[in-house]
Amino acid sequence: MTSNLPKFYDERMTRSETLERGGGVAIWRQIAERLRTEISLDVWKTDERLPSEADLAVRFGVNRHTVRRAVAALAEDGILKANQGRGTFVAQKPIRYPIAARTRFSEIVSSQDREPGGELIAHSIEPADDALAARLEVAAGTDLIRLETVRFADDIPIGAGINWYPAARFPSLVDAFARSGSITAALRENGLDDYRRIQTLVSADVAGPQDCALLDIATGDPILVIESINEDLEGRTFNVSRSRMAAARVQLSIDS
Amino acid sequence: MTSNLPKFYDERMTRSETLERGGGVAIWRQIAERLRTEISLDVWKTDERLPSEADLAVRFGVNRHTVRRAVAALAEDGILKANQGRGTFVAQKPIRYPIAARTRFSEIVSSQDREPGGELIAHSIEPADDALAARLEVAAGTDLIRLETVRFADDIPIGAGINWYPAARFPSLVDAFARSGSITAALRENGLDDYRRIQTLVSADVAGPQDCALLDIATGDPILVIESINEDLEGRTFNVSRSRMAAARVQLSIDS
DNA sequence: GGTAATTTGTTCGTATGTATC
DNA sequence: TGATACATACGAACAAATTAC
Repeated sequence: MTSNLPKFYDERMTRSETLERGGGVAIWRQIAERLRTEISLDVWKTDERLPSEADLAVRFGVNRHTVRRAVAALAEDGILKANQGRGTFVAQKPIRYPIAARTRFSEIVSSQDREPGGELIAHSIEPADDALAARLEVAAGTDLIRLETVRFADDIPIGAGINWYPAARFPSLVDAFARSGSITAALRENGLDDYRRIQTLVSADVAGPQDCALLDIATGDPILVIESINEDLEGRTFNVSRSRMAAARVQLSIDS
Repeated sequence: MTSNLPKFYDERMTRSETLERGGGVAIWRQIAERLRTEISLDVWKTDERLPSEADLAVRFGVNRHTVRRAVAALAEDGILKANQGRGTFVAQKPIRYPIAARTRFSEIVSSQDREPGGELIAHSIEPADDALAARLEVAAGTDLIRLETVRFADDIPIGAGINWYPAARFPSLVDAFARSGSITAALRENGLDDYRRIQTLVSADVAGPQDCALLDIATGDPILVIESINEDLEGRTFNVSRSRMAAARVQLSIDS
């Protein structure tokens, strides 16, 4: 196989194709992850044809059945599109997601010529526990709106999140979000025209069953875990949120 | 079993403890990842005792052996420490890693009372390809120093990275880094006293064999992939780096 | 100090899933 | 397709260390 990678990426990708057995991750899944990463790094570009299963089997040093299972998993995720007779092709590039004081999901997605969307998964009123109360600067036990959402770009789920807001301040928030699918719009309906993200914590995880169901990905896929705190222009914290984003579909960027 | 989780996390954590079978990721690994995430989110604090293996087995609906396998994996990573008769304790928390204009590995680690270190893995001179040349604002083909490093906190590997620098500008960079183990110190020896990180890209991946070897983690563990661009005080870009950090050992934070 | 309860550590056996050939 | 080797997961029982009373 001749590599058509830019050297920049080539080095790290081709260094070693060894796969680990007995590490708790099936071989077919390791191969799927490797291909997924290469696709998200543009090693295989959109609409480019992947090598044949036989070639991939040689590359990874495994049985062809094992490669077939990996490819099937990625095809099921919509990452690969199988066109009968022509081959297997790559689907979609990740969204660039800038983290800044003014981070708005809808605006970010729109600016990249994709259609933003949001779906209400669940909502409830719950009393603030100590951790949440401290972050939101309210008394423990204060009623909070708990809003669980999934956000989309072109109907592809990007991230699932839980948002907490002081209930007293945003009486019609849930309704407004359910109608508009936009947090920004829902907050505006509740009298909050502008706000700032003051802190963001980022970690990584691998997908569990809940992530799979909400984000339409597979168990073991990498996930970006993002916790953010937002405050209004008077400096009062009004929101804490935690979201889990499919790493293959977003690329965080931080300018400083 | 009465839960001793703060409610904040309890809700989200206990909503569905269902683990997926046959998805290519062993159940013990799924449990290990879930515990790892909880620990990094401070659900379990340093030196706090985890619920007994029997209780965790009930919580996850699995056999105690399966929990033991998960705990063993985390213990091997130095995250948990199990004592016969006493219980299992949280040994090491992730480093909080603020992303800002002035981000220095050594300073971040030192400020958290851990000992920073760096090891030179490989180095070479290579011509800039188009992607690198554009980022570094040099002509394609310009000689670059390619510096591969692993960085430590208390001798625990935190991240492995590749750094590119214009070769002409930093004649003794490799030498200086090999001696000091600090990029900041090596740059200072080459006449660059101060610099700013202007952009950071963040994604997630799962560990491959190379990550396992360099970072002493297991295949399938979550990885934070971080690409950063640094410029000097005159606004000239002088460095591009890509590093892969063990997600269990760092928690990125961005203030805006 | 003595004893019971708790908790991790170990060893059987059995059934199922994964990967190769 | 079937045979084989190995990893995964469960169940029961018991040993060893620690803690609580």
